[in-house]
Amino acid sequence: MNPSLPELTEAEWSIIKAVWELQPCAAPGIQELLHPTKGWSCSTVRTLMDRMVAKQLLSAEKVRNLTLYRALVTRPQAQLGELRYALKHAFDGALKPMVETLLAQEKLSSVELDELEALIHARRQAGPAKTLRKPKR
Amino acid sequence: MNPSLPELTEAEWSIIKAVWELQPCAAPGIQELLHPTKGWSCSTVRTLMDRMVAKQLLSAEKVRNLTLYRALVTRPQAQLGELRYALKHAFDGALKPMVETLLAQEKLSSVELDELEALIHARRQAGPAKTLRKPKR
DNA sequence: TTGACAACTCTACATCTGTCGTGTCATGAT
DNA sequence: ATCATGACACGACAGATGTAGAGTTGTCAA
Repeated sequence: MNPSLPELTEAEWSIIKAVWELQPCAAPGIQELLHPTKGWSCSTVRTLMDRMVAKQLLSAEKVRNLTLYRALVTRPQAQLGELRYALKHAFDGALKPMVETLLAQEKLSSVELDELEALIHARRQAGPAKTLRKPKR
Repeated sequence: MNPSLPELTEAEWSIIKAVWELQPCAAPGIQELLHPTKGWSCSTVRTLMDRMVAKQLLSAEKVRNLTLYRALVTRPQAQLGELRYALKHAFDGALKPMVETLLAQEKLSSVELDELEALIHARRQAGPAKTLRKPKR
């Protein structure tokens, strides 16, 4: 019930983003979609995808002569997994320094600052988070 | 010019955090410091550290029968590197969704929300739009 | 001088990642 | 029935990562 948040490699990120876009889809479709940017061969794409099935990042279903893949993790789950990794290792779990670093280093328009502020207000409205999840690893 | 931010593995994070704490320091000191949490042998620690020297994450200087190591990347550099990785792969470079995800999922006290808000205000003060912060005065 | 001991070097090895190539198999057109 | 073709399975291989044992060497004390 507590789906341990995934951790994706660079290549896996490329694949899963394509899958989110096309799913349910077969490997050749993904290969075509990624070819311009990645230049991966069919074999490469398939190997990556099959390994992702083994890792439970994707599901595979055989239909006639095709294998249809679907994402088993949602985009928010994957995103959160990535963030948690950074939060845990780079910031020892402390959120504030993380945001601080972002604000200090990234170029932000004042519009973006407004947006962030609005997010905080909205968050305050929503009350304290009740999502209690303990990180697995 | 972007001083190519580093990207650390999990083990490397452990090492470099210890180095930041003890530097300049020799391998045995790091091993001792990390032993309680990691349980790594001397060999393991040394191998990791030497690989990090090869990657220019640490420097090594021989002094008598000791090898003194120092970090070649600062904590903020490493932190930013980690954040950029997440930002680039998980959020396609868009900061707002990243913060949004954080706010939505992490447990935040209202005190923390205040702090974040303060950070934004401070950021706004620090310079409009994309002014790269340069210590004024 | 010698030897204990700590520190260091070398090598090893399993797994994971990135990247294919080659051989096989089913399906639809001859 | 035959065969081209696209889709798939299998295996391979180099480089990165995690982990460590075994041998070598330099230093200080006896």
